[in-house]
Amino acid sequence: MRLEDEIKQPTFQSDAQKAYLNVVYTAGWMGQRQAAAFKPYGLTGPQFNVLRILRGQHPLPATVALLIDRMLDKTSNASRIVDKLEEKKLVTRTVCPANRRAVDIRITEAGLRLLRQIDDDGLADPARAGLDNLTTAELRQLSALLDKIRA
Amino acid sequence: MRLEDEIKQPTFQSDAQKAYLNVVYTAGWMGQRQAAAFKPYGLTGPQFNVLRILRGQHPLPATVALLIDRMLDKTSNASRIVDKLEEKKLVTRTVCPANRRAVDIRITEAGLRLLRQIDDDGLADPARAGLDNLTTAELRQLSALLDKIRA
DNA sequence: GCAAATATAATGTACCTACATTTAATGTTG
DNA sequence: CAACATTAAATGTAGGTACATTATATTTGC
Repeated sequence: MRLEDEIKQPTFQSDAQKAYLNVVYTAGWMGQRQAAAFKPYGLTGPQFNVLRILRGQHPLPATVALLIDRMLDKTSNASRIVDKLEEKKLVTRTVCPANRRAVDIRITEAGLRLLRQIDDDGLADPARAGLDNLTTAELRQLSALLDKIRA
Repeated sequence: MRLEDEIKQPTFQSDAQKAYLNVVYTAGWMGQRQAAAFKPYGLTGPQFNVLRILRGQHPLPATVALLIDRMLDKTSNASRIVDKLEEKKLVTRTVCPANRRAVDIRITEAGLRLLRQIDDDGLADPARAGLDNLTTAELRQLSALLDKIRA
């Protein structure tokens, strides 16, 4: 739907203002759809993302620092997200023997199974978040424009 | 910067996956810049947005329902955002005489002054969030692509 | 007119972000 | 080697999001 209608604002101060609101609004819109998809599995979006990073490392461990490095939200609190995953037995935490300041975080078998099921059910698919409405050319154009914003 | 470098992921499963992460990441990136701009004024992003809606209504009051209707984040808790603004004397809350279930929320003189100063200082300008890196044509293209995602 | 349904906002809870501070281990340097 | 600095993670606190529940006021239907 057009942004104008979604937030009931008939006009915008500028194209920049409209594009800004549109990026923020669309990110929220997609995030909500993804969150709803993960909810039946008892996972939040950030928890799913961390779990996926850990699977990418598996069978090697990751540290909190590595998670932060790869997370979308660099300022989020990786420690506490790992707390929740540990409570659910989806990851383990052990002091790193080589550097006792660091913590080795590993995905468990249960964690791998859960991710496999989410994959099988197609719930992590970005199509779920509306991206299937764009052609490949449009998707690339969108990414290029967004990269340019942060240039 | 390219998304690949920002989140240290050399490749993506698909263009859709990349575009999805890019929208979410860029929204966070812009939001953080806006938050930093408002911070010296003691406002958060959502507080600023609510205040701006109230200025748009001024001198008429708004209800909580109206705020939700116009907010980017429909599920956010408008009541509690108004709480914070009320503590800072930037808005007032009075029971609506015509419908005692509703609450009339109005921006105060102090609130109007604060917004005027933020405007004067150019801090609400989306250029601050990197949108000045795009041409007018690109801004419109971006908005059109985002609208299409939510079609 | 009164009971039930609905509307409107506030409150409770779990999780998240943002950012400052703390704790502990390791490095560095005089 | 001892004092200091740095690194890695955890913790504290304020504010926000998502969603369920509650408290009142109003509307509706019998």
